[in-house]
Amino acid sequence: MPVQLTRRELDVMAVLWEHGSATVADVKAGIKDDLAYVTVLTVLRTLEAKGHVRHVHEGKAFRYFPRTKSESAGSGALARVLDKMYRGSREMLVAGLLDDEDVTEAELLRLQEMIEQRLKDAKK
Amino acid sequence: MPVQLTRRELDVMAVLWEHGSATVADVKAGIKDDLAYVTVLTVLRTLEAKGHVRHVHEGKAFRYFPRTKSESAGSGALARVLDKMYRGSREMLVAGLLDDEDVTEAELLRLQEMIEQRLKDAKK
DNA sequence: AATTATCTATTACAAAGATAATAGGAGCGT
DNA sequence: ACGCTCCTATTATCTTTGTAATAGATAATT
Repeated sequence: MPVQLTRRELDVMAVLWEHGSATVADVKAGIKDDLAYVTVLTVLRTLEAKGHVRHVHEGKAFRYFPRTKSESAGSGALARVLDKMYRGSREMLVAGLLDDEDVTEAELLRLQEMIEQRLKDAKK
Repeated sequence: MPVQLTRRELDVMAVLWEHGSATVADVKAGIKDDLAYVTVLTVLRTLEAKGHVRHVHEGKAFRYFPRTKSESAGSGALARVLDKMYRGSREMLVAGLLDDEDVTEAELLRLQEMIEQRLKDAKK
């Protein structure tokens, strides 16, 4: 069961992931588009129904916590992009990523380091 | 205007990207789920309305061609995943990619090579 | 020319997604 | 206790997505 979020749900989850937890008002503030308070609440409720978030009482309000990890949603989304748009070629995908102009040298070096490490791990 | 495809539209585009062009029947055959012929046609028509494909006559049938490149759709989707799920951290995203068990050593080496090249290009 | 098979065009409809108005409940200040 | 304000709950509407039935067109075949 691959995690499958709609755009709006993703916007909301992104705020929760970023803050660790948030009230409805927090989420509303954290989303670019100016939605009605109840709209945000509705999205949170559907997310809760799907098991992606949970909430606790905090005064008269609710505080929401993510239950689904961003990596879970991420890997699912990545797999889809990889499969459909890059025909399974991770290299093409990475190439696309690095096409971005604002990739710094420092970042490239860290990526290099990461792959290096991965190679070592695989070795033994 | 970032390219924004629905799941089904993406399925269809994937077939077109893979084959370069395709008839409705081709697309239908190329999609895993067994959809009705007209269903596929409908999706193609909406894609055409959105400007993502065009068609030419071929006998009594139509042959469809992609107008949107897979990289365009890919970069858009990647940007979204990167932003929402990895909070803009390309490294985290790549890490997620490399988490996959079936990444071969050869692939890692090629990735290394690619980054190496990118570093050189940036240098001058 | 008539028949058949295969296409496209039109239209429909249900499900999901997105947004919000309205109503009701709880804490807080006075 | 009373009213004000901020929350959640319910319900609704509109749009998009997904899928397809049906109708009409065209080429192939007999």
